[in-house]
Amino acid sequence: MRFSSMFIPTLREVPSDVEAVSHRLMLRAGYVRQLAAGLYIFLPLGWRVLNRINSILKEEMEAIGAQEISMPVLHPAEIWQQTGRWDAIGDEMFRLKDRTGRDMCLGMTHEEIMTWLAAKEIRSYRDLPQIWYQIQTKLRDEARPKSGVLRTREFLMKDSYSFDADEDGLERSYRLHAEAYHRIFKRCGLRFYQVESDPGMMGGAKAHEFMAPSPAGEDEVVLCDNCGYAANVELAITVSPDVTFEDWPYEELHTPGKRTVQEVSEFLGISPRYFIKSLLLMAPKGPVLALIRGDQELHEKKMQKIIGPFRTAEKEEVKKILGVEAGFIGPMGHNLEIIADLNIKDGVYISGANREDFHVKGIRPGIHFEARWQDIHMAKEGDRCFRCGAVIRIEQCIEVGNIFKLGTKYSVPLKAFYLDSSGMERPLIMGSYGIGPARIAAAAIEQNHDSDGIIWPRSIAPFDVEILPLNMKDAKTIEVSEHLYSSIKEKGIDVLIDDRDERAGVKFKDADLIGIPTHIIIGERNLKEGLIEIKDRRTKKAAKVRIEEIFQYLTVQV
RNA sequence: CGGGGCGUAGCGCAGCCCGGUUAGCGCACCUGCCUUGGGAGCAGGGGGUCGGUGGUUCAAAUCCACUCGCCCCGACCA
Repeated sequence: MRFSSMFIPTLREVPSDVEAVSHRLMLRAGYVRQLAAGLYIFLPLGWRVLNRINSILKEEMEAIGAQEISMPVLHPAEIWQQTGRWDAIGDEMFRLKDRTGRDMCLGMTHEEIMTWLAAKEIRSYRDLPQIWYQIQTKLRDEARPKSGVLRTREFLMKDSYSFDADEDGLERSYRLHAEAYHRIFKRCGLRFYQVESDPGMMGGAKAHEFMAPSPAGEDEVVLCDNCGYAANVELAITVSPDVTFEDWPYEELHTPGKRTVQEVSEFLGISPRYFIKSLLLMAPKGPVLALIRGDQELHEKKMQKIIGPFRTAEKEEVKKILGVEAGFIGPMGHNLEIIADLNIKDGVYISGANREDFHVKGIRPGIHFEARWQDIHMAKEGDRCFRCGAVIRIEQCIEVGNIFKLGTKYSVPLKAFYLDSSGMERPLIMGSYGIGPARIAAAAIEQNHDSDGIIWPRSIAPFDVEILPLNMKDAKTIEVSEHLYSSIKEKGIDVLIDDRDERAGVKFKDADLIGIPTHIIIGERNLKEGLIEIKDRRTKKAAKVRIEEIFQYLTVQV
């Protein structure tokens, strides 16, 4: 392609409120433009990148026997009502009515529609297994679109769905996807982790996310470099660093006006890790007392999974329900449900005395109070792996893909049954698997850029090579450039030639910004000696080579 | 949905507090000259319902009310 006839609107400046690196560079380098909040236009360069990613997706999907199909974006409400998600999903679903007043919605995912098709067409175990996939538009009315292309209201998704006769079959389809995903992200040049994740609204038993580390990511992942444990913080289990407990006798301490763990800890000169923090939560089934170690925080999502949506109690409610002033609550002697974090199951602690201005030292869990033991604290840096005891670390990540074991969550309500070899009717066992191509592109930029611009992994770059004729007024430069351009093209290499009548500086800056991996620089000076330059975008190293030898270098590099 | 910020030329911004010439700057764009290895220089030029509506005032980009949009933090997130 010729730069002069391709629409590549590069920008010197970008609005100051654009934060994410990938967002800024995609705008500056002319890959995307924003239409409205969470709605993006992919310009020629951006679309080329997506297409290259999509062909990798297709190759790897076909390789595990997945078959590409295409589903409508517009869905009738009834199918979503049958699985209960019409009501379970809130404002995130775009809803509308057709001219006859029939409820419709725009597809945010396709479990329902895929299962509908399977229910209609799959009869026998002989039809199984099936894996169907599509690369198609999804619409979600996000509460807060952000970070450019990373969280949008309309986006492309590779979504696949597996239908198996039994759990073993699902296990196989799930594993095939996990392996394909590893190959995909590797081929796309990403650094990534496969982590355990919360199935959430998708339902089902087990799920994993594929996470590309980047400060622009919205997710936090707990990683153990020692044993390989990796999980989203939403469900990661960690153990607090070892603590040696004192054999304190049970005694009340006068702590006038000291309410928070921080205050009492400073007052007594004892570390917060020897404290039990008591939080009164108002849950649907009534008040619950949550106990957390003094140096840790309650993980609201983990807690919500146990007791449902809750809020913390007001000061007056604390007094009314527990008969204690907030700040002096202790775990002892209450007549309500107590859920305590597993980390405080052993030890000797300090907590409120259930009496104003007093705390108690020497509290022994299991002796002085009983509780339901659950993992409810937030994992944090410095915690230890619950499997092997090594210190874990936490990394910020972009979720580029996910895989879910759905089981029969959709097949039962949508009556997707088949007959097994003994003639018995059984529900299809399903899995669903997603990848966001635009997130791969953004993550690739997040992980591969420098102060001058994007550095594309070769596999997903919009072009393999860019030719930079520095002086378009020099006949020899043009002759050599044009000759190279056509012969490179003939070899099937995607090449862009910057044939604009611009100064050398402009071409260099734009080339670095756009981030095509290999640059061929054609300047008058070198040309006099029959030389041209081949330069690597990542290392910025350039080599002078004889014009006729260029292909030896290209075949190595491309 | 809660908190904060911002809407002025294609893009990036100043002006607004403290109302009053013809609304300004940089980039981009057009013409000419010049220049061609890291976003050149000189000269000339075009381009604005100051997000919208209503109000206050002799007078509104500027003050007030409402409204729409966008960004950031949080909640939420198949």
